[in-house]
Amino acid sequence: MIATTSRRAPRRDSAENRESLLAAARVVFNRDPNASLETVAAQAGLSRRSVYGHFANRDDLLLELVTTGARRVASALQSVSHPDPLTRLALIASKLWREVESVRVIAVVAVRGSLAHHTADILGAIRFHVRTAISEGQADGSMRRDVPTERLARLVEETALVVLEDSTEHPLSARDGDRLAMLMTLAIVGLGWRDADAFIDSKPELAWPESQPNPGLRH
Amino acid sequence: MIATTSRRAPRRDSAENRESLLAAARVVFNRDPNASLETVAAQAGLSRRSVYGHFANRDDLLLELVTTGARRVASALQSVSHPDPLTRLALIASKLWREVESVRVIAVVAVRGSLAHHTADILGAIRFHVRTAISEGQADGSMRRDVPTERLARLVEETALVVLEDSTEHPLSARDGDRLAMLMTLAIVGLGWRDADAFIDSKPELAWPESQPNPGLRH
DNA sequence: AATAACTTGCACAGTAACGTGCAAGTTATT
DNA sequence: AATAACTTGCACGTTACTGTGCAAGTTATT
Repeated sequence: MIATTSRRAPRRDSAENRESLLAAARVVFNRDPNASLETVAAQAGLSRRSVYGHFANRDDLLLELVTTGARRVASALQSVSHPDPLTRLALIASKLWREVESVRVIAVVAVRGSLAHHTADILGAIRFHVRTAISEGQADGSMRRDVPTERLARLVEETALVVLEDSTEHPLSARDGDRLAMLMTLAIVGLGWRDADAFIDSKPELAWPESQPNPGLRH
Repeated sequence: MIATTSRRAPRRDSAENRESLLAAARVVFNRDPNASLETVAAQAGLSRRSVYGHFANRDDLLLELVTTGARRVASALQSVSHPDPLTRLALIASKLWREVESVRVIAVVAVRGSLAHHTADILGAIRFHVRTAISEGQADGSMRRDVPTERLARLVEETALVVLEDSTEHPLSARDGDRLAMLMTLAIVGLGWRDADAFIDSKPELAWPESQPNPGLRH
């Protein structure tokens, strides 16, 4: 609780416990989005009762978790910029993967569940970003024109989630996941697979970071 | 209930009511998979109590619904056969769309929810069918080789669901949905969009039925 | 018309959560 | 060391369902 009219400052560990609860929720809800607060509290090493000392209710906790996560993703993706729409879209896909990878399940819930509306608000700018890229790509002929922009944009978004979901059940190295996210995005917007692979390999911006300092990678 | 040791035959309307309940469940659960039995019974024009006269419990009802649906789909898709793996895959996508279109939400639940294992059993043969087509396609060079067969197969399956989900929120004519399902499938397995469109248009098997008897179709 | 086969409404027990009030404890801060 | 700021355990009320027993209906079948 925030003490508004008292003489003494709030205890430091209160804020820490609050963070513990959020961290615990991130872990637990990422395993099972319907887990009870009992489970979350246990993971945080606290009692269920004390959850209510930090959050009004379950929804409030989830809301905060999703909000901060979505903001983090939004600001990360917002920074992507590149003159070529195809590259830009691939960069967005790649960065999305890297940001969300460790919170896949919650991300899916945030976008699909009852907070979808709220999440959509936060991600609104990104959505616009994606739509702009697709629209430009359709205009310059680098992306498919046989599906309307809006629908294509949604399919691109959903496909990103599919890669996330599949990789949850069938793990993938971060690097492979990153590439798969780009490949599937390019596939949906219309590139043939050879073109997509060549495209990614031709753009240094799309290369996996590790390989720069260490070019002689085995396997 | 089935009377095993009685003198008189079961009333005819019992079977009818059972069907009503299944039909109601199909409608209601397709709107909200978590709807209560109260809602289902109301839709069927019966009382909640009488549901238990036909089904042991909620799960039992859902199980029967999903089982018969999955069997229907399985037998429909099983009949698809074509020497060319790409055409075969497109045909499967198309037929899947047509079979599932009106039961999209339940289909998604059946595949993703707690009955996933059970559904997977029924659809096992289809899954194998899809994997075979993809494997052949990869071998003959018509499908992408940069993603392992198993993963590509799952992505194809998931993509089919994405089209179903998107069309639930943003309706599509049956014809457009059918084509979109094929296009997205072909995209995932590696075709560029122009190739995919040309491919579909070049194969009479993949044409929309209506246009055959009535070639002069406006708009 | 008799009656078995169904349906219904109601009451009740069960479940698995959520959210709260309170008294007693613990701990960081001053 | 005093004390406000937290945490805890427990009891309790609430919600929204599922599933059952039973007595009193209604209806298809014979």
